[in-house]
Amino acid sequence: MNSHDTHVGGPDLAALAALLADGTRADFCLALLDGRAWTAIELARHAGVAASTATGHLNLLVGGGLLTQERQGRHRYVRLADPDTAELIEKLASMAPRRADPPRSLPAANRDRALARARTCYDHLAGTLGVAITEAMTDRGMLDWEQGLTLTGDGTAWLAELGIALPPATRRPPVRSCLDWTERRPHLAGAAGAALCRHAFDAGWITRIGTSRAVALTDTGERALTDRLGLAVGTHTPAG
Amino acid sequence: MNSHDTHVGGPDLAALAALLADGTRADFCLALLDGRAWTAIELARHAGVAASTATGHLNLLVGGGLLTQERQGRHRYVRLADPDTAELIEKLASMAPRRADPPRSLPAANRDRALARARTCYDHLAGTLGVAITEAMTDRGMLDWEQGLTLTGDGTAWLAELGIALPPATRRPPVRSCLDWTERRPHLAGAAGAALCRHAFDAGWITRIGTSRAVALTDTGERALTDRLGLAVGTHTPAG
DNA sequence: GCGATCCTTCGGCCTCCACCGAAGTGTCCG
DNA sequence: CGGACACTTCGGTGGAGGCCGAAGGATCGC
Repeated sequence: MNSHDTHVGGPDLAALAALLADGTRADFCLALLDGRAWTAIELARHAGVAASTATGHLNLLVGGGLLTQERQGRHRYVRLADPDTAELIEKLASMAPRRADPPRSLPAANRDRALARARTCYDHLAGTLGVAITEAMTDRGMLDWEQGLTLTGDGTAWLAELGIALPPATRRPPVRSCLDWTERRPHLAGAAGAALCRHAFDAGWITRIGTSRAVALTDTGERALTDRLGLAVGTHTPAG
Repeated sequence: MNSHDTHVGGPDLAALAALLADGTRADFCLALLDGRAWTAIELARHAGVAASTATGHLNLLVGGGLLTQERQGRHRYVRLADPDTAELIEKLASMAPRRADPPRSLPAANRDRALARARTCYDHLAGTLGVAITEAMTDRGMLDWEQGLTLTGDGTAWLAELGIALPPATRRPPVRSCLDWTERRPHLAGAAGAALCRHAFDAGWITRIGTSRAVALTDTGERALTDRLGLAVGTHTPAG
């Protein structure tokens, strides 16, 4: 026996980490980081495992509180349990080593380029677009990074103009910085980031590309961002 | 084969999580969360494993970038690699399930009570004391939680009075909230939290209890906190 | 009702890895 | 120089857990 039981009542860090220490479960969580609900079979195919294997993993993840599920007919929908969980996975992803070298196919490369350009990160925007919006907001004095990330009066006003009212001080911070693992630069997350992303979908600024977590900036969106943020977005001619 | 290699170049979340998915390695990291350097044998005894086992674990943790080491004669000192790593472990600890029921010994209970009262959490103060200081600072308008945690002008001035100058905006936020896993309430972390903790040691407000991460509030410290924060600290008569 | 589809349970296989003790190296101290 | 101590390497053991396919529900659409 080793003396793990000396620390009874303390956090069982290993149990939580073990949930994410398997390649397949980690794949599931990274996929779910797009904030949407997936069915068991979608995840299984995505990770390349048998359905029975996926069932086992989902039971563990749901049991461990990382995912929540919802049954609809013969489908089992799962999603990340809450923003806190998404934050944990983001943090792990930002600190984790990269995978081995990329001897990749052309379609895969295209898919990845779309993903790097603009995508959802749980409930907010990431990728080049997410970073660009964040930096434009900073340049216009809507965000302040001096004393931790804060939303200025101008920022609150700008959001209000869009019809976005922030919820009153909950446990969740209104603005939070999230490290982008393709750009390696922070972008806007938290309640305000989520609200802004929701608005971007609702107003038709962005749309999903197929069923992936990648999003495309529409012409409407491009115009809106130019008008409202002075953002010159080169999304149609990727500079990479 | 499963298709983990479809995501070449993406973060290898599982590899990082696997480092923390073992009970012994998790024990090591939680112990190192006191911010100090431990020798291999101290950690081995703490976790109740053989020295050879500890060597293997430390190789993995150092190799994975979670710990840094320093050789001094026949000793191998290890510590957490950086504040980012400490933050990751804190986050995991705050979300992890508690261990099974506590059928504990009296000395262990005393040790835990001292730990709950006041301790270091990597480089800042936690426990009842850490939370109390944070709340007193909030009450006096030095901290603002409205738009994420920020240090107000009053807060900056108060720190300056103590001779604490914050480093100019680095990547590390000056103030950050850290969730306490005994109190379940946030306390002050980040650069300011670290500086305040350092000052508390230097000025003799607190001292280490033996070799643990628990600290005791000195009479000097109690007076200083009463004078400067209006804090009525009941540390000598624990109310629990 | 009848297939098709989604999911689950079960049994068996197989790999991975945490553990220890024994033996060896390097360092400190008397 | 010799003993004590900190650490490392190595081989062997045992348990945990990830994987699959086959078989059995449950649900949908026709």
